[in-house]
Amino acid sequence: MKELPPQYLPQDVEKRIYEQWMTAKIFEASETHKKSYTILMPPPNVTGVLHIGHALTCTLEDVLTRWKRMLGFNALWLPGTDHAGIATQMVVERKLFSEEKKSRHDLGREEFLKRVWQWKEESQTTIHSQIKMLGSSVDWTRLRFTLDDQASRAVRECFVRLFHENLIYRDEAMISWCPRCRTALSDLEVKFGERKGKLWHIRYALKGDAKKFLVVATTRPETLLGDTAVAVHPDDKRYKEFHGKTVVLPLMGREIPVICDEYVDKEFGTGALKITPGHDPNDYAIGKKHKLPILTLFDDGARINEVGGIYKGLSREKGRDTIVEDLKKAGLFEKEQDHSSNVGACDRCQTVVEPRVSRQWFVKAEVLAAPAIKAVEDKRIRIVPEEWEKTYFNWMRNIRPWCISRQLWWGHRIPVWYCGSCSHVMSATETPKACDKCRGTALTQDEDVLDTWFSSGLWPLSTLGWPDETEDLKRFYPSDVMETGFDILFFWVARMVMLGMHFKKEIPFHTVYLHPMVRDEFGQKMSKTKGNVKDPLEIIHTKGADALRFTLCAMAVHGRDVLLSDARIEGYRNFVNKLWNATRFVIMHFGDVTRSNVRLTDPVNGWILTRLNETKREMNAQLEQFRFDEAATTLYHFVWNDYCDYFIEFIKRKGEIDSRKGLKDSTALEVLEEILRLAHPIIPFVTEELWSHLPLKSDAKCVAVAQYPVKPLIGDFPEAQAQVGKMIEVMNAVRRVRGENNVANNQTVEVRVFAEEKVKAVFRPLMDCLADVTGASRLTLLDPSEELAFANEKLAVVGSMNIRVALPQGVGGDAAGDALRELQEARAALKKVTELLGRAGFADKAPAAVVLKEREKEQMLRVRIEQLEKTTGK
RNA sequence: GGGUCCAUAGCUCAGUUGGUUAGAGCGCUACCUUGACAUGGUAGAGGUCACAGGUUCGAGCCCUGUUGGACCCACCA
Repeated sequence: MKELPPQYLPQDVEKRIYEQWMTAKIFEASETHKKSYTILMPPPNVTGVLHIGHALTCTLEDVLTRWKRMLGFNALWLPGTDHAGIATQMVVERKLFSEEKKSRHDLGREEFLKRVWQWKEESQTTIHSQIKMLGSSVDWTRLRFTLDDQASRAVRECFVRLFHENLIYRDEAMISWCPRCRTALSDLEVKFGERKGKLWHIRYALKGDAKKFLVVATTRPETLLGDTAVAVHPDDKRYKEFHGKTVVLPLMGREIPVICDEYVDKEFGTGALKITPGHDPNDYAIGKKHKLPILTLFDDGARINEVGGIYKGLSREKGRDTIVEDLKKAGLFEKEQDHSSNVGACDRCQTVVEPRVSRQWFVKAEVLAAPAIKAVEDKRIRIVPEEWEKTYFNWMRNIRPWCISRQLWWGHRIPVWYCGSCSHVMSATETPKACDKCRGTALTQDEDVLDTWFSSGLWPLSTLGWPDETEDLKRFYPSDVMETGFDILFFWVARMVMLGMHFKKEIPFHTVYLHPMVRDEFGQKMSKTKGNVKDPLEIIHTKGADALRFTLCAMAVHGRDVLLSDARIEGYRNFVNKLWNATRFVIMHFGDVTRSNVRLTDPVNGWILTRLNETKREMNAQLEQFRFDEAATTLYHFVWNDYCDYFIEFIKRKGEIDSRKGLKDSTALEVLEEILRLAHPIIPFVTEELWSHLPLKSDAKCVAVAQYPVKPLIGDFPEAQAQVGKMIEVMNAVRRVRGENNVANNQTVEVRVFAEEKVKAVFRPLMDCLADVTGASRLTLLDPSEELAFANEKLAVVGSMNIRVALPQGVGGDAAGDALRELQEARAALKKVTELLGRAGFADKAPAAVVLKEREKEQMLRVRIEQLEKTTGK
């Protein structure tokens, strides 16, 4: 047997172990005779490296996968990456600019895309190695990418079908435009935030009477260049005389009508609203209603175009300043007020978005939403934690058209062609040779690409081979659990449900488990600018992947953020080390035990086996409910408190260890083996390494494919459990007395246990052990009637028995005083219980068990008080 | 404006359907180089469960309100 070092050194172990698993091909979901269990990894973006949130996802999904694999499922955890349209294009553009001072247009579409593919390869390699470092048991043979051939085929198929079902359409509409990314965005990609600004009051003179004007209040004076009306509330008395009149647009001289619309809030600003249908969603609606002209004032980069006359070429910001100045000069400026309002910004680059009318492709999401809502209502899809269902419904029921076209280069090209001769629009999975209508061959493909979430939304289908009816699709669709963060519930989960329901007529997964966000120890969101990011790799390097994984599990509480602190990780690193050393100890003494030999005559054995069974039951139930935190805690307590602190300490006593070794008692070993199995899904590396040193290993070479403990090893032994439970209580009581009186460990005491015969019988088989663990030179079992003679010794009360401890000469204090104090306390407690029991209705309304307990308590207190009165004489 | 969630020990958090003395980790104090482990052991201190009412024999848990926080959704100039 190889000697284990006294400390677990993860660096020496992890890489080797992962390679072992790969060589043994245990991650491949190839055991098709078994029932399958499927998790599709939410594909990380190929924008760079993984962060701690990915580590959480990987850990939780790996725990589930490993657990189910050990339970005998054909477990598939399918890995992949996401091309992440805007995000990746942005990263590469930025890199290109900083390194070569070039824009993507300098390179051209083809060359630029080549660079992005290069970046993707590098980034993907990094990501894969990080996934491995975490110990993820993914099936690498099924690796996928949202822009690979299979995914592209699925995307085109999906688009074409929706197009022909009229669920995808092209329309001119008001959309959010990012002037930096120069693309349209969906509603979800715009994040609103309070921004400080001003409310400018501007005079719009009445046509024909320059002395009369309407004062308009606006937060965006620069858009006045595109105004096509001014609106007032029809009931607003102040503006009655303007109804039906025309005003002159300041600086431009254009004449625009004053219209009445109830949308206008009389209380806000001046009650007069300038209407810019081209650059404000509300104004657009009013403009449509009143059939106003729609002027587009800004170009793709949000610079003022020819509509703005002399202001052409100015940016939005510069335009605003210039226009305010000019208004002041022209005497058309009334005043300005501080005012903050909600402004939308690009989710990716934080640039303020420009609402803009443009021609884009949309999905009729409200049609797709209906079956997706129903699936969750019917609980065919279960969302965990359940609270998120409300959020899901709320969004789904108010869903709006989904803008899917992006004016980018990196992504799935929209499979739509326009005929140069007859303007026919057609959509097809393969590039058409000629126009369906006029047979003309001058076809041009749509320049735009699809929203990255369009392909992600197909992930459950495309990864398994759809649109082909592949074996994998039959076998693994729907998947079991979709494990991801709640921040992409709408972006991703909702879309997968919609598309899955539409194309497969079946749910894409049975359960959605939404994990919490990872924050720093103060609850702050991690961000590079704040400098509080925790790099998972650094943690793995310094403390080991298992410590990180255990921490993430232990903190994955439902409905709260994960607050990650170094102290916590260190604590769990210590736990891993504890397990390591417990194994060392067991191997050191029982390493040559090769046959199962559990002596059930020893209550300590029965006790630990019973506790083990409880632990198994709890952990399986907790994992079933995605309570990773509870499963981790259950394991932690069993290993540290029960197995190490008590079991090993009990058998470590002089004599006992030799006797066990002599008898080749296998209990310690067998319980340890079960511990390694139980722990493996959470801390795979250390358990696999330790497993290889065990002499027994009944059923598998790798713990990764050993059976997960479900059934009792031998059985439950309630009697032994009760015996040892009592012994632990006595032990703790004596230790407390020793501790409180500062009795050194090497000093012995005398312990007397006063109890009824029934209780005494419980202790007889444990006398030696109890004497040892309490540090007693003499341990005696006595009748309660004999206690009076020892009234001057220290007392501890445990359940229905009293324990007296005779301290060594020269230590300890005033036993009589203690007794008096206890008497007073007992009297007070008795009063309370009697009161409770006396209260009318208590016995009728309270459960019988509670009443019984209270009665018992009362009785015990009475007896105790009587004893104390005797000993103290009061 | 609508919605969701949270407030428990110095810190970060558990506490399942109301039921003995409200728990854990870290931190803190004292003692222990005990032959698996000082990344260890033993003991200890520390809580008006945010506040105010209510329901109940009984409330950290249920109800109402207040205060303080977090987040999501929403086009109010």
